[in-house]
Amino acid sequence: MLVLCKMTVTEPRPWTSETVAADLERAVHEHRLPPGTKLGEDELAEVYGISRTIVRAALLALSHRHIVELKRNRGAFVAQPSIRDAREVFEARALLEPRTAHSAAERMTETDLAILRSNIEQEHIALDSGENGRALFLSGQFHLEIARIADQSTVEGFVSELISRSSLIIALYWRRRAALCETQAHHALLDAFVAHDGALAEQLMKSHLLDLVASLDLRNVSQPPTSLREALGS
Amino acid sequence: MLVLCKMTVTEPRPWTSETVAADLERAVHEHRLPPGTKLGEDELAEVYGISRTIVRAALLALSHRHIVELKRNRGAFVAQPSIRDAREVFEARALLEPRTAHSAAERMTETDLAILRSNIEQEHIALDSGENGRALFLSGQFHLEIARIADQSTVEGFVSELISRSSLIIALYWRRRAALCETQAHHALLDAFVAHDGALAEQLMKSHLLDLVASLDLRNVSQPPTSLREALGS
DNA sequence: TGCAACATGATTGTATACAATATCTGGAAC
DNA sequence: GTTCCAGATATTGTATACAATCATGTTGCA
Repeated sequence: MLVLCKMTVTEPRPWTSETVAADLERAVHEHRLPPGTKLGEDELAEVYGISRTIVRAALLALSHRHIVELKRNRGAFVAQPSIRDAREVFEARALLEPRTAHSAAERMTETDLAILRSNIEQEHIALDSGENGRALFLSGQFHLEIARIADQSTVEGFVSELISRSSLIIALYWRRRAALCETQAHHALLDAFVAHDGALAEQLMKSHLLDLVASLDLRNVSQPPTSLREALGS
Repeated sequence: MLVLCKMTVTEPRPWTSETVAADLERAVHEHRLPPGTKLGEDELAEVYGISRTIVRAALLALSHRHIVELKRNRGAFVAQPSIRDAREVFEARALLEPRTAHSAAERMTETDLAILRSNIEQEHIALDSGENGRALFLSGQFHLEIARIADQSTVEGFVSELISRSSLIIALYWRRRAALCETQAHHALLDAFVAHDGALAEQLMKSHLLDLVASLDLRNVSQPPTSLREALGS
């Protein structure tokens, strides 16, 4: 049985259900764990060097965020959002994020702007070096950072879940195989933030989300789930 | 040790973490379990006739919905939303529910209308017989039903959590001790639904939520938590 | 009497053992 | 060759045992 994946597991650090869940969620977000991947409890327990108890708690948490799907007596699998799910997720984002961007623009500080700039820069670097998974993750972090700056932790939690689910949706339904050309949209948003122009930021975010949905192919049926072995095997 | 509470536990039915969580959430929603109540694992395990394993899974699920707060090595407590939390929850509802009501009005069928009418009627009955907790629960169900009718399960999940948290907020910060005079608002919404008037429903929902916030006293400090025993005993 | 240190008890955190269920393999019958 | 069934194997579901941590109450000392 091969090593699962190149997670951030290095030395035996004190894993908790929260850190394990965060680690798995990041792996999903970066497309290192594709939709449909079986997440065996024993396998994960061995990878992290802990007992199944913690693993189960982590998987339970991820299932509540619709990142993994638990099938009774069958196990945990990385979720495979349906086309309907995909539409719902982006409709929910359209309800939350534009107004969040509006608030964020008004509350934006220099520190916040520096964080966003750094994020965009790192995303560029990742794209240039072909680390598409990392670029996608950073793109999500950009949106999440905006929710954080808006200083509404409740909405931030929802947006966080929606962003992770979006990553799964992109894995399944992304049409353009080329580079993620979202960086322009993020640049435009950044300009609006610099100007503290809430209305503009709101409008830009709305357009940005519409563009994202437009770049998906929500007519096809999903591709068959890849097996853990062939996806990660070397 | 006396019988814990008059929950829906009658015969030894096969409790799962989901049903236990739902049972507890309902008890919280109906104010049978006030904010701050300690939810001991052994105690709950004995009440439901199961082991702590299931109880822990249920408490974990509820903590993800911010219904209970887990304090490490201290135990689980019914959450006590801060004033800031209260504002955030209703701001999030203001983002989601008006548009949801709009969609619901357009999709509303006769069956849906019947369900909503029945809900209002039952709420009246509960109020008349002094079952305030049950009335509050039904009031929340009215809002949840609207999200369901809008046919957006993702948003419905968010709204469901927000409604439960609202119940906690009401328990802590409700100003008017008299009857919950929300039934007028619900009646008005129903009329808009009958007319399939999405714009009106959206506006009514917005006002309704504003009224709710206005009926809260978000300056006070919270009341001291009551014990599990005295709250539910007999 | 007041306070602090300590011992005791209770509760949660984690691991593991066992039971229940599903999946897989192999063979026999058609 | 295909299909169906049965045993074997693997994985998840649940309970329980033990360890770690916290709350409590007592005792000793100032």
